[in-house]
Amino acid sequence: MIGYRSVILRLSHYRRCLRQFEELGYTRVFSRNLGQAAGVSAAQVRKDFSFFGLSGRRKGGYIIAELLEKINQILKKDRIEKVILVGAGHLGNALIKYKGFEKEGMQIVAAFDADPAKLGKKGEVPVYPMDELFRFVRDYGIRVAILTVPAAVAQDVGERLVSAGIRGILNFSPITLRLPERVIVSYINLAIELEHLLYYVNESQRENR
Amino acid sequence: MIGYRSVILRLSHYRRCLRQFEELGYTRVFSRNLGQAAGVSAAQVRKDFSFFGLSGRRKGGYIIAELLEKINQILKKDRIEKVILVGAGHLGNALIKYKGFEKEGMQIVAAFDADPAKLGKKGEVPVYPMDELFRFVRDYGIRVAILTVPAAVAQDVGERLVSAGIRGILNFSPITLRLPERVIVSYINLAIELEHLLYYVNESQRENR
DNA sequence: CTGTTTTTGTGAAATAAGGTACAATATCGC
DNA sequence: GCGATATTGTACCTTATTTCACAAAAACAG
Ligand SMILES: NC(=O)c1ccc[n+]([C@@H]2O[C@H](COP(=O)([O-])OP(=O)(O)OC[C@H]3O[C@@H](n4cnc5c(N)ncnc54)[C@H](O)[C@@H]3O)[C@@H](O)[C@H]2O)c1
Ligand SMILES: NC(=O)c1ccc[n+]([C@@H]2O[C@H](COP(=O)([O-])OP(=O)(O)OC[C@H]3O[C@@H](n4cnc5c(N)ncnc54)[C@H](O)[C@@H]3O)[C@@H](O)[C@H]2O)c1
Repeated sequence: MIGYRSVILRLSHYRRCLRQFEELGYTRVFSRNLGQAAGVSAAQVRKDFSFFGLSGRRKGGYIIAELLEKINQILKKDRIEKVILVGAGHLGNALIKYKGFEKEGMQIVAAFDADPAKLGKKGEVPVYPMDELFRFVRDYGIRVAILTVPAAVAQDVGERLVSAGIRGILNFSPITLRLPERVIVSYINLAIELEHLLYYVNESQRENR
Repeated sequence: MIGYRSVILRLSHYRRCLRQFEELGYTRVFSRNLGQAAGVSAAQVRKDFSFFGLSGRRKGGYIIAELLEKINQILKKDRIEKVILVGAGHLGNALIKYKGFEKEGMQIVAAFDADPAKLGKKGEVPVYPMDELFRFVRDYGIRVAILTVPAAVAQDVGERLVSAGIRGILNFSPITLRLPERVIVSYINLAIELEHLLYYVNESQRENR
């Protein structure tokens, strides 16, 4: 059997590109074009689709609407997923204000912060004190939280999230969380992403000398 | 030969953890502890280090200062790297305000935006009109830019960055940039990261039923 | 209707990444 | 100084992921 994790990630990228194509009025797409748009090879696209039983027509390419329907099924994007955000600071605010999540079937429905000065409405999203976290998560059946608090308190807040019932955390603070295995944590470390890019820029410049 | 890309990325993580340990007063570290802090296995740590000729002492672990020196050498972190940011909107602003980059040897020295209302100082970082981009990049020898403009103009702005001399771009807008091969582009797509996390949360819940 | 072109679907090969196990060796307690 | 113990360094194995290459099918042109 084929590896799995990486394909799933690419499906999200394909989905985004396919919707773009659809908006532009296209109804069919070739593996080569989709690959280019998503930043992968054509063979990769075909193999990924074949893995999930998505088929096109030789010489005719794939039908976008079909692909999208099947991908949405695989990724279980049948409804808007409600998530919360904890830490309504600089980064948290940017995320709260971002309109792009809803287009992708996700919505930040509330934020939480320990600082009373941060409470109130941020655009459309209410910011509640931390006390409310537990009840909110339970009442609305929230499963996923975005964590944008300072590193020093991230472990602590992470634990509170878990005890409130959160099952998945998108963590922006630059530390590794120690949480029960059942909780799924994704990390986005922007400093390291930048550092990594810098490394390859240095590298490529050394090559060309 | 061992894979390469992934090791380099992990070095950055090790570096961050080692500095944390150092701050806490430790001078030595075991592969197991470092692995735990960085979120990888102990064997992985040892293998990575051995690949770069970093050695410890059997039973005595690794000396943190030594590791850091060598890692800094490998990652060429011998000076503060100056980068610029284009698109001083919600997300751009959060990044501009972030103090954490400097601690990691990187600095956003200026931002650029097409909207006159955004110009001026954002904290310590000046925001210039787009006209100034070319000159600034040339005069200060800037090599890397963070791109936080709306998706609709990202390709366009990306091209301008390249023609100004930029060699690496950290792109937050949800599109694949078509740029000359010599330019290195890293992508951070927050919506897809969140979607991906949601997928695995769904998955794990289905398993436990 | 036939030959040509294009594009899919996939087996096989290549590459990358990660895990296991254990010998080698340093340290420690006594 | 010596046996017990802990930890590294690495050879080997397993799995995951990607690329290559090409036959098969569909579409098209004439
Ligand atoms: N801003 C960025 O661009 C950026 C870049 C990389 C990483 N990060 C990371 O993201 C996180 C947030 O960064 P930021 O710049 O938004 O910081 P920030 O200080 O602006 O925001 C942090 C927010 O968390 C709140 N908070 C503090 N303690 C809390 C607690 N115990 N419970 C709930 N809320 C609490 C604060 O009130 C504040 O509103 C940090 O971990 C930072 O390292 C941020
Ligand atoms: N805000 C988020 O949390 C978030 C999340 C995911 C992705 N993104 C992506 O990041 C990018 C920025 O998002 P944002 O929320 O900060 O948007 P924003 O609208 O707040 O900021 C965009 C900024 O770019 C500037 N700009 C527009 N056209 C420009 C041009 N041609 N040249 C230079 N500057 C120009 C605008 O004046 C504005 O200041 C978008 O591509 C968005 O899809 C943002």
